[in-house]
Amino acid sequence: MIQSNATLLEYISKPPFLKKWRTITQTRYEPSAVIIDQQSRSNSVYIIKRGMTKCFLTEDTGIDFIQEFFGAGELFGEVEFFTQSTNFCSVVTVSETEVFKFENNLFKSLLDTDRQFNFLVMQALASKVKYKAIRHAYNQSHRIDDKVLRLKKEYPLLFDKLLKKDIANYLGITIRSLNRTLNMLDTNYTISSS
Amino acid sequence: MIQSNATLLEYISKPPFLKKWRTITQTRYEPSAVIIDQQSRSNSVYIIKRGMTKCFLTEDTGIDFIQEFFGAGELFGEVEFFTQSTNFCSVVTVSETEVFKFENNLFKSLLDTDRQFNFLVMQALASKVKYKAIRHAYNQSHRIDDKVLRLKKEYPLLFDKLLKKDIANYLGITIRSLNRTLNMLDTNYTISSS
DNA sequence: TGACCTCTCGGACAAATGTCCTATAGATAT
DNA sequence: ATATCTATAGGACATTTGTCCGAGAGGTCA
Repeated sequence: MIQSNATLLEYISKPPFLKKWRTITQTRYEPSAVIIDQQSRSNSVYIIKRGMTKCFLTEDTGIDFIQEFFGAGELFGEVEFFTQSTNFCSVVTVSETEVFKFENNLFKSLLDTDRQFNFLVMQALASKVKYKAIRHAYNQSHRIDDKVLRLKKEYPLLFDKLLKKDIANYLGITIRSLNRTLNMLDTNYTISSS
Repeated sequence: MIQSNATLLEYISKPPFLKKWRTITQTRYEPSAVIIDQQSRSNSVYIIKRGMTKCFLTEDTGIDFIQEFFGAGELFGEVEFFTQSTNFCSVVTVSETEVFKFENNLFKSLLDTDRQFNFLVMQALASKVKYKAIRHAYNQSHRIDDKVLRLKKEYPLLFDKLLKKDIANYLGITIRSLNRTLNMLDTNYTISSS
């Protein structure tokens, strides 16, 4: 749900790295700011310093599907860098967010010269593949009740912080279905605990 | 649907690479052979030389969800290597398959010493992230008809080569729904073309 | 041959999910 | 104050999808 990467963030925040690469830009965004926009082209790779963003893909049907929410340490824009393609999803801030911004050439030279950074990026990519595989399998083989229930258990606070629309878009369902399920879960809980 | 990676396969098959690393094992598997098994631990990374495998994840519900079919050049087992975890999915041959097998330590030293190999692996990971993101978004926001129709258009031959069960597991639907949809598509086609 | 698999196919029904609509509350602008 | 916009909420209905069956075709083994 909220992906983060403490190891990567710590590494690039520490003196040896940060001192050596003074040219790394840090940028701050207000809530609802568009950092990268689907269909346009970015020429930078980002790592979140603090805050939260949502990463989503707009379908031809007009529906947004939220891939992940990104928290501290998450890397993004790297897929476009490696595949040398235009952005295939959008990244928009949910709360106020600060990022490290690596221009493509800088990112490339970091990968080539800093072996540990190189490995941390590989690990970040691998964990995304794993996370996505597990989530897709789960989503395809469980009903909405299961999905909502699991989300409520794992991130109880999230339902207060996010719009219903975002939660529905993350789960790949309609708001109507989300509401119906939430009602049902409440009813069941009341009955079984009374 | 069928993921492949010609660039990677070509690189590791060429003389400079293959001569230098004579210790790379090549193994051949019969159809339906289990190369890596969910829940157990593998200590190798693989690249497919020829043939086809399916990569799937078995859910707690007992349902298999097929992540991808792997063709020539596809890399697998690398996610477990980077995340240092047990296998999170199974890879089973569909047809007779031959693979290059890199023991973990060898793979690690290849990443460290061969810059081009290192970059090709990164690209392979990035393209998996991208592919998975697009597929999940599509699956969540389209109905079964759309999914089946697209699959038939993109891989018309596949319906003859694979079991119905595998196709259903790839699409995340039941065989019954798949059959119903295929019938409907046939009927529509006959009506509209007569 | 007969028993036993596995794969395929589709009817009948039930359950899950989406679509369409109306209503309310709060925020904002004119 | 009024209009307007957005988010929330849920009723009524239609559609989509899954579940549960039984049946047939072909393969294998004793």
